[in-house]
Amino acid sequence: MRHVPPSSVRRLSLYVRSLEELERGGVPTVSSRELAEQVGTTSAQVRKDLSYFGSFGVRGLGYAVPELLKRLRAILGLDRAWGVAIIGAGRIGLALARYSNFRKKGFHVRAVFDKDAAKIGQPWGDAVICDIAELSAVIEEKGIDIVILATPQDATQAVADRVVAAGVRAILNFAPVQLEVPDGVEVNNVNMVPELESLSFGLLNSLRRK
Amino acid sequence: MRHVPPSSVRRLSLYVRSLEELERGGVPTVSSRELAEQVGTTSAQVRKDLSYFGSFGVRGLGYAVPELLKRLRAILGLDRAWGVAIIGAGRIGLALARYSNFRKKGFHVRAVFDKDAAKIGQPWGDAVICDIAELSAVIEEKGIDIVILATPQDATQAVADRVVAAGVRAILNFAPVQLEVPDGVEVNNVNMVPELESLSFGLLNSLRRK
DNA sequence: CACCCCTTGTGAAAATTTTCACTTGACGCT
DNA sequence: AGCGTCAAGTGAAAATTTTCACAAGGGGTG
Repeated sequence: MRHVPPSSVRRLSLYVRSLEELERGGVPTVSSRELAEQVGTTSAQVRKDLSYFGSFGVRGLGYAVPELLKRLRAILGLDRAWGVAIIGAGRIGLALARYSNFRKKGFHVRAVFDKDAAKIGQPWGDAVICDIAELSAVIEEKGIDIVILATPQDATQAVADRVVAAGVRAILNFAPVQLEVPDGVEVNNVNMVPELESLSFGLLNSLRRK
Repeated sequence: MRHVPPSSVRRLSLYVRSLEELERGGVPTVSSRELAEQVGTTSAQVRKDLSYFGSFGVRGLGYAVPELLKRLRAILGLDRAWGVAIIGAGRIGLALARYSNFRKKGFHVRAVFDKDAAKIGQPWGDAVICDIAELSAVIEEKGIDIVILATPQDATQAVADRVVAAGVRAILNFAPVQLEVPDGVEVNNVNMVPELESLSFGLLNSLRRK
């Protein structure tokens, strides 16, 4: 497998989403064109993305939906369960803890951490809100592979350091900070503010053009 | 102003965030190298991003923090107030409605919509949860520029259609669907699942390499 | 004022990602 | 079986984005 552009990997997720819908609808096969339409890209892009991982289709016919879905799930690691911990039991953290799409894809939220004594011990879904002091013990014990950071801005780097020290190598960061992590640890950021600001930038410019 | 890469625009947001911090700390000037460090990019990238909009720096010295901040805010449209509505008063919608970083940047959440009768009429921050039936009237009345969609997956396209019909031309979409909108309407997606899945992809591959 | 140290701004080069266009092969129909 | 249609797979080309590297200046110092 040669080098795969990160944007391709993200699109694979979108293909999975579409294929799940098609499978529910009992659609047996799908063409790159149809799939492209669903996720808002081009058929060439779909074929190229898939080609990084092999050939899954049948010429003249398209892709068998259940088959392709199975393959993509395996590629993305969705055919296994991942242990997830959420740090920060504020509004965003708790909303994420309950976000059902995660569990459906095999991401099991096994722990929610906070440092607020009032919250600690409260049950939350399957888990209980844990004291962040017990971070590394719980990470070990529950088999946490991925940590979601939903902490206040200024606490985030320190928490990330502890998470990394506990051996976690994948972080999904919702806090508006650029994390500093050692090599071998992957951080993906979910930045709401830049997305919003790029919209206001666009609005401003379309006004200006008139 | 020639064509600006979308990724540059998003980085401008990050620069603003860093500059705000520097300004709070009373730092008078900053070099492209320092700014780059803070947001996790390179000095050349910073200078190139800024160069799309003019020259704001002083050779040999760097950028005056308050000055650059002012300029970037103007570019991104952060020196004015934008009317924002959130549709969907579920956990994510409500978490966003309270997310203070939006307001700080001039994004004023003036309305929250839901279709659940039990929620309608409840006060939420400055606003009240409105019936989604009144969508277009409220959008008009409150001067809504940007709509944030935090609706259930299968309702989202229909809601988006109504939002567009009401004249809104900027949408921030949290629902896991690819929206179909006419030209002239900008949609930015916040996709948590693909970000998470790209982490599991990465973990899987680093395991495989060992 | 001349010199030196810095750092910007920017064309050009490199790298990356997307699109094109064509070859290959499968299926179904006559 | 032969033929026409359709769509995957894929090198090559195009477009986009990032990086490089250097000329152009500002500011402080002696």
